[in-house]
Amino acid sequence: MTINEIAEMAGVSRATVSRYLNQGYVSQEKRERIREAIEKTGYQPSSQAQTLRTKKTKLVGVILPKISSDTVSRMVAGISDVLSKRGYQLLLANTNNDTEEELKYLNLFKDNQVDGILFIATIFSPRHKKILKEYRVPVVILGQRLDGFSCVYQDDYHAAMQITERMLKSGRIPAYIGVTDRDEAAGLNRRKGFAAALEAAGVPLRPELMVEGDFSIESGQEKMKELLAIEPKLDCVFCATDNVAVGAAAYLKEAGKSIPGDVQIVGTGDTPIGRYVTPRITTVHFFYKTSGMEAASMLIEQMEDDRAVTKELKMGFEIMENGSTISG
Amino acid sequence: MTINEIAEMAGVSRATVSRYLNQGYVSQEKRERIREAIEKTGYQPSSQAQTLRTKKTKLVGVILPKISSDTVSRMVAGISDVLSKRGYQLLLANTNNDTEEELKYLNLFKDNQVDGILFIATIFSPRHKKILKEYRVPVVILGQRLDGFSCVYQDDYHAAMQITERMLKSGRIPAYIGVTDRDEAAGLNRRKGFAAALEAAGVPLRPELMVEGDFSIESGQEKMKELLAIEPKLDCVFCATDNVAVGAAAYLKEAGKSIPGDVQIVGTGDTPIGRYVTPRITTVHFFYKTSGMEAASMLIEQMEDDRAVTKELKMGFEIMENGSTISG
DNA sequence: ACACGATATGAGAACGATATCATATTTGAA
DNA sequence: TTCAAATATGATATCGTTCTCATATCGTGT
Repeated sequence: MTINEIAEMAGVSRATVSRYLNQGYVSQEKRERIREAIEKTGYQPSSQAQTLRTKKTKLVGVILPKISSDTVSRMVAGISDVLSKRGYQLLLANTNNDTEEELKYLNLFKDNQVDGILFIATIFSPRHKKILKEYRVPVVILGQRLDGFSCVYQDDYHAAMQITERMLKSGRIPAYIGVTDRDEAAGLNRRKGFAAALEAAGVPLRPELMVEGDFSIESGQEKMKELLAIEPKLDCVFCATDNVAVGAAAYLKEAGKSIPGDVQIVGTGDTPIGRYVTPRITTVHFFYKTSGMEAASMLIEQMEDDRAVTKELKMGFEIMENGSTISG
Repeated sequence: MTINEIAEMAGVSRATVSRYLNQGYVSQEKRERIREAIEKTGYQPSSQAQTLRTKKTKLVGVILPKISSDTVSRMVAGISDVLSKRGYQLLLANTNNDTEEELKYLNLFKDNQVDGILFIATIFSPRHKKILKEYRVPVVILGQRLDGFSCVYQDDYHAAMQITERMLKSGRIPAYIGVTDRDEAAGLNRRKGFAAALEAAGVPLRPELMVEGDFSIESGQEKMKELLAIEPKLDCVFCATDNVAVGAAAYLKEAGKSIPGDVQIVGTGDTPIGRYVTPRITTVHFFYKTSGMEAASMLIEQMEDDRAVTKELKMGFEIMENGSTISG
């Protein structure tokens, strides 16, 4: 089915059918005949031909590090809801946390192909920045802040600070299991928030009790073991993610420590896995799905209004203790 | 940048550039000049124009019920790996478990737009079947079996049967928390497997101890409460998913029961959340990511070879007890 | 020397839509 | 009544590719 066949069936020119489809002037009479023809045939315009002419693909590229992660998939759920409501479709690029893959997709989407990009980022290299600078379609970065770009991110610094403060109410010897500082959001900012809370509380920061792992449960177990070997008397641990916290808790139990009696554990992210270990992990709830929705809305604004200016959106959070909100 | 500009820079016709890009006859000399021009300009062919001409979009539509689910996102990770390796891109449609949304996307993708569909299905209505029958592009169904269609699914029946057998080694009064039979895989087949194991073991099946919930943790808690009210002496429970099992376990603990001392709990799916509750849930490991990869490969075969015949692939499983494999 | 297949090239049509332009016809305000 | 604006329509060009076809050159076996 093409627009030509519809035009013929309805006895009008193809230009009129096009006008019908794009709210131009069409008389009641022809409008009705066209409607009928389309209904009968189930005609759908070829999006490729439309794109070729209009340069609008109605496609949004979503580049992400790992789809099978609770955090990321919640963001994508939010993104998907907003995009589909606004008539956009979602082109998914799963990079498996591989920089080369990220750059590959960033390049692939560069010229044509998509009207805009949502980039769920972890670590920015100079090459990322270079490509992003040259971009012709709007980009919104999700999960990290980057100067000069529209972005939506979590308030990692204050979240880490507040939950650490809370932990220090009864903790005396704090430890820290984090991730690389190259991940500004989850690494650097959380670490700084942790350090700020210690300073404010007048608790000495012992660098040997701050270790770096990755985002996995296994990493939490392993690093907890290291920490406990260094300082058997530590009595509270901040973990950069809930996964890590679950791993750390698992090791402590194994080592015969009671939680939170002997050692307090706090996490970040409020992921489902943290919600059903016993005792329940004290954590920070981030609004991942909402941030996905916000980022998508922001992108749509930029795609549809070329005067739209870049924006930064820092999302709030909630401290969760034993399953309920303590503070915002 | 268009093919015309490249042609001009290289001093050849646009047909020659096209041949260069599609491995036709081009002399060494011109080949070199074209390569240079492309390199200098960073030219990338417009995929829309290509599609318009060739009718190949190199796009695969993936329709799924809920991206923020461990099971589904693992399948998508597998799908994504295979597709991107073979030069396809992934158009994601998240239906939020809404039949109308499923049908909407099934219709949207019908005519043009994608070269093939991967449909991660839960419940088939007659309308689904009607649309699928009329499909012109290849479809592979993931997670369910459907007569006459290519599909990849788990061996839910035997998985449920074997894990139930295991549970009955020490269990005497079994209960069952499942999901609707309209979900053939997770509902009907697991229920039948459970029933078959009871029959084989000569344990009477008490219909009042078989209840139906949904896939959530909350549902597990609630249904466990109901069951315990009906039969306080029940000593083992089969749960159709790990989420449900975690919920059931949480309620039992609350009710002062010890696991597995007083009541054994088994789940299905080996999801991360089941791996870190204490005691660890006995469950069935399904190869979700692998099944996504298999489904994607199957679809590619069907898209690229029109003589390809429909196939069914039933995936194996492993029983996991305390974190290690017991049987296959 | 000839013929034939392989190699090499470009002109022009086609894919299915929208945009531009020219041209009627109908309104409605002065 | 008149004339400009609003409404209505179709012919034709165009988007950036690939495909078909016509044509030319080259190598090689007879």
